[in-house]
Amino acid sequence: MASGALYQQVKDDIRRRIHEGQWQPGHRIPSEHELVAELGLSRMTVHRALRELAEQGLLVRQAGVGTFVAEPRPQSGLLRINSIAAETRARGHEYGCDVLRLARESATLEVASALDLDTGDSVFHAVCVHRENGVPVQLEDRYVNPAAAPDFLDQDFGRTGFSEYLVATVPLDEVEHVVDAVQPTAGEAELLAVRPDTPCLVLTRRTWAGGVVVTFVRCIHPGTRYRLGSRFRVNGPQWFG
Amino acid sequence: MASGALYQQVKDDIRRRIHEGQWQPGHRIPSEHELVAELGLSRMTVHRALRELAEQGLLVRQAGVGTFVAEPRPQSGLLRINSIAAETRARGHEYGCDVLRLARESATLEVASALDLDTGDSVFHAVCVHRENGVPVQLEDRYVNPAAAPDFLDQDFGRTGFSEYLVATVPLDEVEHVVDAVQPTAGEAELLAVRPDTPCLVLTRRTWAGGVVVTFVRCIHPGTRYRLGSRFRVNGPQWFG
DNA sequence: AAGTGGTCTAGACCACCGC
DNA sequence: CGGTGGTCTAGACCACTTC
Repeated sequence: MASGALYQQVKDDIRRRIHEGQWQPGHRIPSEHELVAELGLSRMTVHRALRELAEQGLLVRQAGVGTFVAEPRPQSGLLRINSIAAETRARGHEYGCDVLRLARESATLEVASALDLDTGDSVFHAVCVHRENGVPVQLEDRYVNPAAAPDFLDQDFGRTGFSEYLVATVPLDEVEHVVDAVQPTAGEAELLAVRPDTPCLVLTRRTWAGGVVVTFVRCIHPGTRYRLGSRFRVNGPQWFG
Repeated sequence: MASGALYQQVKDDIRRRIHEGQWQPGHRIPSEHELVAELGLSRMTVHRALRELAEQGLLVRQAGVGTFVAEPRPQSGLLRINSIAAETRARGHEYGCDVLRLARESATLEVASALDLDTGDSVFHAVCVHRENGVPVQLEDRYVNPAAAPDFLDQDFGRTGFSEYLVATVPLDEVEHVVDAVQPTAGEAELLAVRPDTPCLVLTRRTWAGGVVVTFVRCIHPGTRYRLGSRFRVNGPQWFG
């Protein structure tokens, strides 16, 4: 399949089964012994695959008991890709989304550069306003690499967002986040229904899958209605200076 | 020594040698074969230790060449605690810091709550403006838990920042970041030498060590002169959404 | 007692690099 | 060519949980 390494293939295989829903969160997956028999590999190889998936948090292992698919973890904001729809509903509020644009375009220099394509290449462009109880909380301006999600334009984005579709469809490898504080343009201020001098938080994200840029999205939030957060464990010894 | 696992002991040993400066960045460390002979372990065990340290970024390995101590890594923004002084100097610019306050105070409700103390408890309060080539780039307003860093007030913060001191002194376990976009107060705008309508990025951070909150700090950056970024690998594709 | 994961060993083959 | 790291195997012992 992918990379020659056998443990890597085992990891990919297990990830795929979980991603496809064949193994749900909480499900107990076969033991190392069973996987050894099933796959015809040595136990060290299978063990390494499972250990690394557990380190990543995809699996939970307990000696003497078994290996289980982990529950989705509560992480927020800067370290994951949030579903603004789910967040809104989790607060018990009404979620709304106005799709303002959904079309194929030719990549400008900026977009081509961000998606690692050539100027003029065909890209998908999607714009929408997310609302919480009717109040705009995010203006999302997204470009999608057609090679990564060819059916993007054919989706019904009435209830599910652009992000949710991509996350569910493309197995992401890597994420880049950049955060800025800006004043909205006149057009942005109007769409967000805020005064033009309202400070806004801009989260710019790029995602990768298999070395290819999947999407490039700029999310503008009124600073007064949104914030980003994260909490994480410190990995290593402080290199931090 | 520490944890029973041999590969863990090897990791700790190598980390220690690097931390003590015995092996400097760029130094080539002994090969797996040599470490096997020196430590009397199997190659798999030594290999695992080296592989994990390389994954963590402490070592750089190249097949056919050797294993080297990594250079301090350029990571930025949301996933680590930055040294604004080091960043500034790395850009070849002059770094400056004006300490505006450094004193013991009684915790207000907000501060006590953030530090998990009681109102009125004694806390350290430190404020400074960071400058790049003389231009203010960050206003830092920090509270420190005396229990975590009792000698904080006695430090000479002429060249080293508050953050650098804490990071070097207290072994951090956990970090919380929250990002907002705000308009600065009149006083903040003056200290940052920006117009009062300049959108600003606020990074609020709390850190923990051994279950105790070490510090609570609010860093205000003019949005026009600063941004935060991070790039990270995705753990489990499935959960997002 | 049987099954689980955690670790460790002593070999092995390979691709790659530098000489 | 010899040295390096990357991987893999087929065993092994252990601590632990569950029955």
